[in-house]
Amino acid sequence: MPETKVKKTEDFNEWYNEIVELADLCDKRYPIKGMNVWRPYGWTLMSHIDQLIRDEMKKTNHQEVYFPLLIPESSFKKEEEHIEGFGSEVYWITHAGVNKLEEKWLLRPTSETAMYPIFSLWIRSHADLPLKTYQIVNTFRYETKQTRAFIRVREIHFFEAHTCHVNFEDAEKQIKEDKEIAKRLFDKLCLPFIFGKRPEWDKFAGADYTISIDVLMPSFRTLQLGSIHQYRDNFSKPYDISYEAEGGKHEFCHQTTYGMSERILGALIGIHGDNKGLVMPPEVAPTQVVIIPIIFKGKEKQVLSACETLYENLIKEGLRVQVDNRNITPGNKYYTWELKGVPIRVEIGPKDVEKNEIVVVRRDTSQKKSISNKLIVKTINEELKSIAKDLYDKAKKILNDNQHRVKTVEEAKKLKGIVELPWCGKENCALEIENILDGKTLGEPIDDKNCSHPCPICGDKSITWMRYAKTY
RNA sequence: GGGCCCGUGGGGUAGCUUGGUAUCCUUCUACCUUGGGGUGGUAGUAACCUGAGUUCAAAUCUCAGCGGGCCCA
Repeated sequence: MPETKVKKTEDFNEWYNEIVELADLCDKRYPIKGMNVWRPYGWTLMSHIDQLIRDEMKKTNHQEVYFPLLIPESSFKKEEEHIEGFGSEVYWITHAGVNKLEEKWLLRPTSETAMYPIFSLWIRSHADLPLKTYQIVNTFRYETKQTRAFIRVREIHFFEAHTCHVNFEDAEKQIKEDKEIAKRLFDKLCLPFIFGKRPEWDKFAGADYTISIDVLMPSFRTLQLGSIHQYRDNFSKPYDISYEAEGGKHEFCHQTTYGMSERILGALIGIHGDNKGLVMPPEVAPTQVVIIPIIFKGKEKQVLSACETLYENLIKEGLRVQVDNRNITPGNKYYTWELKGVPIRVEIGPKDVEKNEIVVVRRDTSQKKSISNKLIVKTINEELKSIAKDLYDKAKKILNDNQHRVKTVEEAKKLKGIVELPWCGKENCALEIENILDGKTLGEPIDDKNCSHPCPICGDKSITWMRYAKTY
């Protein structure tokens, strides 16, 4: 059984590096650090993820927009914390041709400062609210740390929703909706995750508070897949995003944002993949069913026509199907499609044609069975559902098994994954725990956070549980 | 931010210590053969990261840059 050279459980990081190139997701040979080429298979996968996001946006009445890549320095500099947060990692444009620009421009690291001067023009009255927009664009951050395909990059494939509301309460409703979106989306991707409220010192630059969406990778490090921010009027004041309320008074908007990136793909690779390659959830798999004709001399016609018939029937069901007609041996084809994570493989050979049967093989379990022609469409639909459920359950178990709630640092030190410890609310205590555990503060749970135990560092009364983990 | 390792056909490598003709596997192209887990064969394409230095001569030695990987803050 051929497998990756590096085993997932032995050296996850190496395995990940190997798999992203083997499976044709990206080409890391582009000569700028952290800027990889999206290859067709990887890009198709990402488009499918984007499509799920677009579906959610449509369902929740967000409208897609596209703002320019370049932001003038003056727009960028209006909100102080934001500049502090991103200042050290923006790319500047200083020249056009041979001439130096009068005002520098920057490549968006995120689009608040591009959008908000325009939002200020768009929004005049309460009738213009809520304004719910989003865009899926590339953003740029000059990463100095180690880059890693899809996980830490300099050109980010970024989804960002930006909303404006009449007041704080309405913005809070948006955040509630955002959380529901996350649940539905990550369910389809078979990715169990946790919400956490980021600590004050680690929230988004300019936000009032930040909710993060984290998953646990097989390396026992967490990977942040998304963040939801409550801005209150922190941006609307410097950017003058105000409206005329019903009584005629002028008020500042309250804003929220929601961000996600290709890290979702990184999580899919890492969490579902195995030593044979990717395992893609049916919802996003570029090919959901691959049909492999088993050809013998003299019987090509019957086999190929059976494949064609099945192909037509599955296409009618709305499935993404492909017949692999390449002139190579069947085993060779199996390896290809296993590497690419196609959920279901179907084999049709002369024996099957004779018996009016078809062989169906699951990617996740390698389980193989013969199905009569009559039941094939039904069976495949059921198997796809079952694969999705099993992928989720398997990942959920790993998350549960590696999420611990303990009272002392000593206990926490022995554990892998995510640990929750009582926290008194003081930054220093959390930072000390970070030091001892050699991890990062993830944030506090957003529910089930009551904690009656004392802070393990200073002994003061705790206000919540606080999560720690090694992170990407 | 600090430290360590690495860069040879598309991918993986040998060669570097002791400077002189670049090895093997795989992929790829063509043809034949085979076909229920990488069929076998024949022929072919294809490489020393960039720049500077040392030298009669550099993949090999020196320096710098760019790129990649790992570990620690």
